[in-house]
Amino acid sequence: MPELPEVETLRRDLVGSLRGLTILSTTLGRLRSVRRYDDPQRFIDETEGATFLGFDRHGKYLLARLSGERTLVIHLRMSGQLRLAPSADEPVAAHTHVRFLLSNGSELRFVDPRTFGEMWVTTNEAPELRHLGRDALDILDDRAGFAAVLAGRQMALKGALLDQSWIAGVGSIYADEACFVARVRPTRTAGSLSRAETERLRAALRLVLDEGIAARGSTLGDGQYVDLWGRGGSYGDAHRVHARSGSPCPACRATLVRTVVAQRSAVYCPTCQR
DNA sequence: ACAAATACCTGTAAGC
DNA sequence: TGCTTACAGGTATTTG
Repeated sequence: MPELPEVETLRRDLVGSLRGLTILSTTLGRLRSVRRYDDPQRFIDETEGATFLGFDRHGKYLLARLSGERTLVIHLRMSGQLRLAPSADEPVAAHTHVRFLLSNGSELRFVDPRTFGEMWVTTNEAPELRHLGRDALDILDDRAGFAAVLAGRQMALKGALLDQSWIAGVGSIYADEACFVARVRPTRTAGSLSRAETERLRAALRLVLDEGIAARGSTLGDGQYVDLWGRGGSYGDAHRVHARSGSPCPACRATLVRTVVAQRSAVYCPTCQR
C-alpha cells in the first residue's frame, strides 16, 4: 500500500515528467474519486487549463502545485495508482476514474479499484490537511520532537506510529519494519518505551523509510503499488517481517507471529522484540 | 484530550 | 469445481 516511500517515489517521477505541462482536458469516470465536490463539473473547471508547476508531499498526500496559486491534492489511500499513458489512445485500464489529457499528448490517469482514493483542488495552504502532524522525514531528524510524540501515550506503539496527526507518512508496512529493527514489540504502549528504545525506534524508522525510497517503494503480492509507468518497487522483497508471519525471523530464525493491534495486523519476532 | 471502534470498497486467496 | 468467507488497509467520523 502506498505509504511515504511510495508517494515520495511517485512525487519524484512526477517532477521529472509532468512539470511544465498543462492540463488540456479532464475526464471523470467514477465520481467517488472527487467526492468532496457536490458538483463534479467544478473539479473539471478547476483543473482544465492549469499547468503543473511542481510537486510536494506531506505524509501520504501528494500536492500538485498548479498555476493560479492552486494545489491539486491527491491521496491514493489503499489501491490508488497514478499512471502516465504516453498517448490518450492507450487502452484504459479497469477502474480508471480520472484522466488528465496533457499538453504533450500524454495522459495522467488515476486508477483505483477500491475507490478509497480521492483528489480535490484547494489553495496552496491546503487547510484540509491542517490536522496532519509533521512529515516523518522531518520529525525523524528531531530526537526531542520524536520522543514527545510517544511520551505519555497509552495507545499501542503501532497505533501511535500510524496516527497521521502526530507523524505523517508512516503506514503499516514501515511501522512493522521499524519496530523489528528497533527490537520493540508493536503491541507495547507508546509511552512505555525507554529513552534508548525511543532513540532506536527513531533511527530504525528513518532507516526503513530511506531504504524504501531507495528501492522505489514496496510492492506486495497484490501488486497494488506501482509507479507512474506501472513498475513495482523492490522493497517488498527486502521486508524483514511485514506480511511474513509464520516465516523464520531473519535475525534468530524463530517463527514470526501475527497479531492485531490498533485494528491492524502486525507481525513481529517474539524473541528479538521485547 | 485522547483512545477505540466503525464505515467505506473490491480483488484475491483460503477454506469448505 | 464452485461457493463462501476472511483479509488487506488509510482516514474520516462516530462513540466512549
